[in-house]
Amino acid sequence: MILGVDLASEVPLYQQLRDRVVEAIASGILPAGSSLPTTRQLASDFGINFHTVNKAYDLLRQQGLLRLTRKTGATVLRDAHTGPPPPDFLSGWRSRARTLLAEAVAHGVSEAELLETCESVLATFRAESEDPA
Amino acid sequence: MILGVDLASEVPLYQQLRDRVVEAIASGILPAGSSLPTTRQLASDFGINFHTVNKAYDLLRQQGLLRLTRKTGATVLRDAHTGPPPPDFLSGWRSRARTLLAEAVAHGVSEAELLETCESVLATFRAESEDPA
DNA sequence: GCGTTTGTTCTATAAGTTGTAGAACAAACG
DNA sequence: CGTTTGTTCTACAACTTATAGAACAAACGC
Repeated sequence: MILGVDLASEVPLYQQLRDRVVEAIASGILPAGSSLPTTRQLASDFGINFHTVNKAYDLLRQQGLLRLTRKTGATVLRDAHTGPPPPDFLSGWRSRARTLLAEAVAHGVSEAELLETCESVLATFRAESEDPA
Repeated sequence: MILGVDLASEVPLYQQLRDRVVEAIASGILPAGSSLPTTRQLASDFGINFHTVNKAYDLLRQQGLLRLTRKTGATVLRDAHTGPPPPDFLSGWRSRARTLLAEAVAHGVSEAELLETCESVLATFRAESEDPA
């Protein structure tokens, strides 16, 4: 695992963990079927409490991304190639994207530069999941 | 003002207020130079405490979007046409966008649909600022 | 079966955030 | 001068965050 958390950040630890896992799934580093460390294992790796890891895993389970199994740790349930998103996912995502995009527009970022930035981020995800099958 | 807040939301009130103002600036509803209600006025409109509004205005000032003046309320300092963003804005924005985009990719949203969604959101901003000058 | 590990579920505690509340003060305006 | 407003302070209840310990059932290796 190459996940990293910032203890000094204002972002809660469990949310940082959730974000890193989501990014790893999007990048193809954690494809569907792959497994993550157990809560106690990951907690000791980072030197944090295992309840904090448990909370992050629980969020990921609620989002349908993880299945938690005893003894084995956690298993990634879906990735970019598994299938279409759940029914109400896109509407909620769109409103969050609206807030984030508005912030950039209000600060004077041009639409072209915005879309370019998004595309370049998506390219970094694509670069990791190059499977020459 | 056509701003709206959801008292039942899990998102803090002051952050909702901030988000609505940012979106209004991006939409052209609040162009640079326009003014917002005083903290006490806006608070009584929503039936909330004026300290909460003060916190939202303070965040917007820290981001360089608002100037707070006594007696006059608040003035919008910049909008989409004011000029380029502050130096370190884009790098911070990009990492937040990365997390949001990863969530969509991990849930199976295609890149094409993602970019389409972003473009359609940007179009809603553009539609409001149609000034036939 | 037996022991160990793990997810899960409780309680508890300390620190920080959120929202409300009231008081006080200096600046701005008519 | 009097009023309004931003600003700053203290204070409080409710909630969140992170840690901590205890206990239990399910899963696995031996």
